[in-house]
Amino acid sequence: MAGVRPSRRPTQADVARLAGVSPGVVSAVINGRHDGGVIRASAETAQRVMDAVRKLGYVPNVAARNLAGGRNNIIGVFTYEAVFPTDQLNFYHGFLIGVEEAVEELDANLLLFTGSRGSGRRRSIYKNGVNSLQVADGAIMLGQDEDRQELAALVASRFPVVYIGHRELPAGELSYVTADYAEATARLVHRCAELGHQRLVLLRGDDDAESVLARQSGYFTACQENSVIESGAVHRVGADGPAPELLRSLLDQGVTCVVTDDASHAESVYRQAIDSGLRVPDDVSVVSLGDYAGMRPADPSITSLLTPRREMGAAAVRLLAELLATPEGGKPRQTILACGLREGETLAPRRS
Amino acid sequence: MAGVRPSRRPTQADVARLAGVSPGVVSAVINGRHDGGVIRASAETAQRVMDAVRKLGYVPNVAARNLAGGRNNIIGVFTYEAVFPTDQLNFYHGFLIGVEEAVEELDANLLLFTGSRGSGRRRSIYKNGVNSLQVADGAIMLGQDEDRQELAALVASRFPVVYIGHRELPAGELSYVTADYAEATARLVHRCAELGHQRLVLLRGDDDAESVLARQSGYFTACQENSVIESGAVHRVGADGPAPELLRSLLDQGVTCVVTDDASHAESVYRQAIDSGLRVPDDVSVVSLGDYAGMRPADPSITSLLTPRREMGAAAVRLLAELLATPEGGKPRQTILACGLREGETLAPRRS
DNA sequence: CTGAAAGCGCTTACAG
DNA sequence: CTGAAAGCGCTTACAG
Repeated sequence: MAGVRPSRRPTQADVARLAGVSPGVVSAVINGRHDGGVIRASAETAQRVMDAVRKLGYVPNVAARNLAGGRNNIIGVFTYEAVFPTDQLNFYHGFLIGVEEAVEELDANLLLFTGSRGSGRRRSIYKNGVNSLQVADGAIMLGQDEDRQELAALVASRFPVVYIGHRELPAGELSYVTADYAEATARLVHRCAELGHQRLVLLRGDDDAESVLARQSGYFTACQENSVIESGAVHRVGADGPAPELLRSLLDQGVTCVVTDDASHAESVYRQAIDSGLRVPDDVSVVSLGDYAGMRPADPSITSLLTPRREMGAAAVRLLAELLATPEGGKPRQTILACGLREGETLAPRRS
Repeated sequence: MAGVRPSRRPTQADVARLAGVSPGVVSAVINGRHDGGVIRASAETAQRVMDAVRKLGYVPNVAARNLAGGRNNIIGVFTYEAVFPTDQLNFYHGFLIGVEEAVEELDANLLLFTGSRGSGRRRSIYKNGVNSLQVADGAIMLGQDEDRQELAALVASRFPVVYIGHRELPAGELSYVTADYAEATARLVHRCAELGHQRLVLLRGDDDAESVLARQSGYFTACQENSVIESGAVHRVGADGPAPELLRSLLDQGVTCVVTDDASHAESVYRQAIDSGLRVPDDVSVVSLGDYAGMRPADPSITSLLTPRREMGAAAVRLLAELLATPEGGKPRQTILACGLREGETLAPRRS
């Protein structure tokens, strides 16, 4: 028989029919928009509608709702690698905790772009030249080894994106969330000075990432400002890490506190010290400006910056929500959070 | 000016216009349905369409596609709690590694239903009466404390779902993936017998979950089959865990090997043994049928079943993919994987 | 305060 | 092989 589809789900139209009102009224009542602002239905009408909803077991269709509303309620998260295989050692994990939290707060869903792998192992935003992120309303991006070309194209397309981490693009501005690494670095350097360290050296890698530059600038500023500090040098470290005899030569130059940009470099230096029969921090202090999530408890707890990962993740989502709430996406924005210090066991007063 | 909306997302209509074809053709080409079965467009036409797609940066609208009955290549994952805050101790983690892997294999995206929290702390499928899962093509569900009412409603709605873990519903059949706990339990019991243990006891909680029953049945079967075993009793343990003097009383009854259903109970028993001045496994063996991801390395490594979490996660996704490939979703299916044993340090030959 | 209608962007029969 | 049209189930102006 035509028109008979026994087991289909009830729709708003069915509810409307049963309640004896028009579909628009049902929509208003269901969404609680029948009393405020644009007043709609009387209390009794609303009651009748709700009764019909219950009687029919009506459940709104999310797809239809999204389509009509122009929103999918989906926040995308793009990472360059898989997110789950990852334990605490993982770079992404801390950020994602905050992201999930904040997305949950927004009552939205989280889309992980697992399907964005082109030919290679690595994921990429543009698949066949098409921005695959667009299935979401907007996206959070994270990853250390990003493709700036892709990022620039993304920004040009006006798709709402927030990067976790400071990223400057040659053309076009990107919204991002970062921590104030320069300030925290300066704070740590002043602390070193207070403990009597007069000769510091900063060991930094070859990478010129924004966060590296920020820390370096904080280091320079603090070294210049602080009258205790006689010398605040910078030493570049290659991809292989600190050379075997580096520490010894630094000590010969009177350095009493080694500052590294990278946590693993701090560990190397620490090991060099131990291997040379030196004690850390009694004989030499070692601090790190980079903190990585994966510092195993067994390691010496290195005094370092403490990146507020969870907060950054949550802030990124909130920033994205603001962008989405602004018609036309508005101008790119940035959020800068305070960066903490981790009280470790590798910084002590200079041996007199 | 009317009709001028500069930065809106391109639609299929835009693509059609640029390619000089009708919208239906665009749909067919995009979904790869233009050559098989109901033949649609010539190769050149298809090419023209794809060029237009690329040129415009067209990406299908999830909601519209969903509403019209299409597929979005989105696999949902529903968990009852947040997935990220979780380290390896987490129940979900191992499964999710496999899920992500398999979804990536399918070139699909992964949607985490973070937006499904009703009033309480706990997430629910039908939030405020809305089935939020719908935005995905189908969903994987995991969680130990599920709401069977919701599950039944979900199954009744014919939404494609695969549960990770065996779940029987009073009405309607559910697709799920599980491990063969009964078989692995029997294997472990036989091993105990080989080592000379004649009197075993199974400590089980008050929970009657399917997996608990499966293990218990494997235990009974093996105890009966194996002629070495004189007695294979079962002892129920309350929510507080094994009573303080339980172990001693069991030993008095001649038990030489304690089998627990729950890994934490195994730990309790282990501790009771140590506290009583007994050695494990020299004086008494302790094995567990439940394995939890979070066994810390410092703990005694308890001999136990080893749930193939990663494999189960991946198998669930593959099963879901099969369901999605079958018209009308087909009948519910189940996958049962082999369950492993973890070689721990708490099982040894019976002291003679 | 309420109803009828258009439109969101797709897919899928159905004619040509 | 291709095009025009209906329909998926909502929301939201717009008339009454």
